[in-house]
Amino acid sequence: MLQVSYIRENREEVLNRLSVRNFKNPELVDQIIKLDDDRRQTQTLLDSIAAEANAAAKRVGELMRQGLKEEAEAIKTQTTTFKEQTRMLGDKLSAIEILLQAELVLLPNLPHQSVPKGFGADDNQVASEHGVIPQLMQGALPHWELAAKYDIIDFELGNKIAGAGFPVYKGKGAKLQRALINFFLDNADAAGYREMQPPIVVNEASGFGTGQLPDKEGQMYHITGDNLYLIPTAEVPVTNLYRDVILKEEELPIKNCAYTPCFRREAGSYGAHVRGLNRLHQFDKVEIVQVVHPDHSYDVLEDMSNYVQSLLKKLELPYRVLSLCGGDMGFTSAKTYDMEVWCAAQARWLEVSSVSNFETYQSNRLKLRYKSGDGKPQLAHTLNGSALALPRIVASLLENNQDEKGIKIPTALVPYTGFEYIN
RNA sequence: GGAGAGAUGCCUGAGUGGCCGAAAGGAACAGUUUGCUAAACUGUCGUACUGGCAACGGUACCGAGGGUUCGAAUCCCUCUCUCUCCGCCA
Repeated sequence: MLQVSYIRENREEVLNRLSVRNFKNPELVDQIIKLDDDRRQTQTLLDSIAAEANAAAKRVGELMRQGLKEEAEAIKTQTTTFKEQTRMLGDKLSAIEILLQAELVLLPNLPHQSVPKGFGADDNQVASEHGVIPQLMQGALPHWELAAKYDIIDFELGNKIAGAGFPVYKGKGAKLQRALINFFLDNADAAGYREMQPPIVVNEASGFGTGQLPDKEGQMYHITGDNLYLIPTAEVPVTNLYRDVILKEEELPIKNCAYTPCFRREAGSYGAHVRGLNRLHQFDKVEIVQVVHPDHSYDVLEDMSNYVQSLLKKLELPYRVLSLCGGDMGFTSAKTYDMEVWCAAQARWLEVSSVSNFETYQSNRLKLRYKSGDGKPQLAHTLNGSALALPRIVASLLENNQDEKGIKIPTALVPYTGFEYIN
C-alpha cells in the first residue's frame, strides 16, 4: 500500500510511474487525494469540537467538586450539541477513512526507475543467460514420463488421495525432495539467513499484511472452520513476524529463510503446459526474506538475485534472469527478477524463482518500521525471493540430466541424496 | 469438548467514573560523578492523525466493536485472542 502523503506530494511522479505498469485506472490517484482532503478537513473540524467538549466536561467536574451544581447543570445542557456534532463528524470521518483505504489498496506499487515499460511477459528483458543448453539423447522424455519410468513421482496416486496437483513422491523421488530442501537451507544458512520454521496456516491479519487478502483470496485454501488460510508461500508467515513492529536501526538488515510446503488453488489453470510438476497445488519451497534499511534495498535485491543464481550454478542448471517489465510485475513489487531454468525435454524456460523488492509497499500495510536513535519511526523495506521452489527444479533436473543409465544427480547434491543416479 | 481467569506503554505491573496518556519498578538512551569492570545520581523514554516556519498545540488510542454518561482504562453488551484446570490426543 502506498502512503497517502507520498501520493499527495508526488502526484505527477506517481502517475508517471504507474504508467510504466500500464495501470488502467490512473484517475484513482486524484480520487484518493480528494478523499484525503476531505478526511483532513473533517478531522480538523472534529478535533476542534472535541477539544471544546473536553474542556466543557472538565469544567463540569470542577464545578461539581466546588459544589456549584447549577452552573454545572448549565454547562451540561450546552454539551448536547457537541455530542451530536462529534457523533456526526465521527461517522463521516470513519466512512471517509474506509473509502480511502478501499481505494488505496487498489493502487499497485510504483515500479523502480530501472523497470522497463511493458504490457506482459513478452516485454520482459533478459538480463543474462548462463550455463549450457544440454543436447538430449534420442528418445529423451519429459519429466512426467521419466517420473513414471523410474517410479519416483506418482501423480495418479496423488489424484486418488487428494486430487490433481498433489503428487506423491516415492523412493528416490522423495529422497530427492528432502535432499533439495536441506541443500537449499544449508546454503541459505551459509549466506547468513536465519532459519525459521513458521506455521503453515495464517490468520486473516497476516494474509492482509502481505497483500494476499483481500484481492487474492481465491488463490488460497481457506479453512473455514477456524478461519485460517494455508500459506501460498513462506513469505506470508515470515514477513508477518514483523507486523506491528518497530525495529531498532541496528537490527537491520534482518535475513530470514524458511522451508515450508506451499499451497495454491490455481483456480482455472489446467491444460498441457501445466502438466506434471509444472504447476501444483502443493509444493515445497525455501524462501528468503529480508527487512532492510531503505538506502540499501536495491543493493540487497542484487545480492539476493546473485545468491539464487549461485544455487542454480551449483545445480549445474542452465538458466536466465529476467528483469520483469512493469506490466508483468506483481501488484506489490517495485522491481522483480525472475529466474528461469531450461527444461530440455519440454524445450521451454520455467520460472523457478522470483526475487522482489517491495520497498515500503508491504511494510506500510504491516506497520513494519525502524527507528534510528532519536528519529521518528520510518518504514523499512522488505524483499523476498524463492531460493528455491522445488518442483520445477526437479523437472529440469530430470529432463536435462537424463542419459542411458538414468538421471544423473548434480555433484553438489550427491552428499545430500546419498546416490548419484536415479535408475 | 467442559469449567474458570485474564487482555494496560519495550517488559513486569498499579489503576473501579473527572486531578489518567496513564503510578511504580525494570530495560534502553543521554549526562554527571567515583582512576578500570561496575555502581550511584539526574534527565529522557508510546503511536497515529492534525495545526504551526518553528517554539509549541489539538485529537484519538489502556485487545476489537458498540452502549451508558456532561465526562470511561475504569460501568454495561457483543466479539476476538491468551492462559489455567479437566477430558481427548501427538
